[in-house]
Amino acid sequence: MPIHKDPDPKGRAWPLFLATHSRLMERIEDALARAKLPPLAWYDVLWELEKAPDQRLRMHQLAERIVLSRSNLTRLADRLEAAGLLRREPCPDDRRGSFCVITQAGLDTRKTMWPVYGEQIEVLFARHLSVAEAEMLVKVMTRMLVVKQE
Amino acid sequence: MPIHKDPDPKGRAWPLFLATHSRLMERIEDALARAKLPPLAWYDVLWELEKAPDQRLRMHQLAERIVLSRSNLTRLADRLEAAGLLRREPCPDDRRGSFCVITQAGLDTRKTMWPVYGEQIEVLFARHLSVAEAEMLVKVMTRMLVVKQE
DNA sequence: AAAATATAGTTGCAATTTCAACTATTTCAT
DNA sequence: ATGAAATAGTTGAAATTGCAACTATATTTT
Repeated sequence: MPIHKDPDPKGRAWPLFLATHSRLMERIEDALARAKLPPLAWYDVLWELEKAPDQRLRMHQLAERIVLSRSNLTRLADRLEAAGLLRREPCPDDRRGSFCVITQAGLDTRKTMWPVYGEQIEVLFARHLSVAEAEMLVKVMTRMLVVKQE
Repeated sequence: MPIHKDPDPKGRAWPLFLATHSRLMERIEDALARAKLPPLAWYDVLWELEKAPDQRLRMHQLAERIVLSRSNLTRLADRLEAAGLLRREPCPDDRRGSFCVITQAGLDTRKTMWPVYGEQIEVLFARHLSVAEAEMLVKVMTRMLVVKQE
């Protein structure tokens, strides 16, 4: 059985990368919505806070970890705070800034979201990867993330 | 030189995938904006139309190719049309529908955007892939895209 | 051939995102 | 120490997105 080599795998990889991302996100958001759960962005915030030392992060740390503009994060945090999933606390060292601290309700919500989210990751993504492929993906994407602007 | 295997490459791959996508999109949009060019979504639409037979597509075909909700696409097309980059034409076979047809200005704009966009793809993405890695990426992502809902 | 159902695309409205401007500190360079 | 520049975070206003409802036409069922 002859193998037909793709004449330009690099040229095809990028559009596929974009399409895959859109499609997977669409499905994940849909699964969360069907389960009456908050959107993925909320999960990201909650999870970063839960992992963080003292379960708290400054706004800018959070913004950089979840790759979100500052103003965007301010309002995302507003919504999470309004829902009681986090609270803001003044920062003693720097009176300009504040911490976001995850609340018990936030921990609970994150835990409730995980089975739904995790199942989608498995079905849509992980299932299609061998361990070797996953390792290669990690290597490749790590390289891409390291690139400095300009 | 000992190799330290990642204990859980699959678990790391997904968050990295999300982060890589955000970061790369951010950089690309930024590069386009700095060059006073339209956003990436416009490029996608123009390129799909340019490639299409007769340089035209029905709204639903376009929506499915660029992975965008219908209503979202209606308004994206409105903007492109307002900018003179495409025009709508009634569909003779189906009086509910219409075609989007790319205009000469649309072809020109797509061509102007490409060097900027293409350079970012190279610098941020393609440069970090060997041919073998690109081939693997294509294989893996193709699998993921084939998954049927439910 | 009528009624029921499905598909194409648009639109109102509310939610979210973006951009630029703004306040309040903090840090740096004289 | 003082003024200039940088950083933290928020906010108003405009642009974009998403959801649900809606119009119009096509297709299927009886």
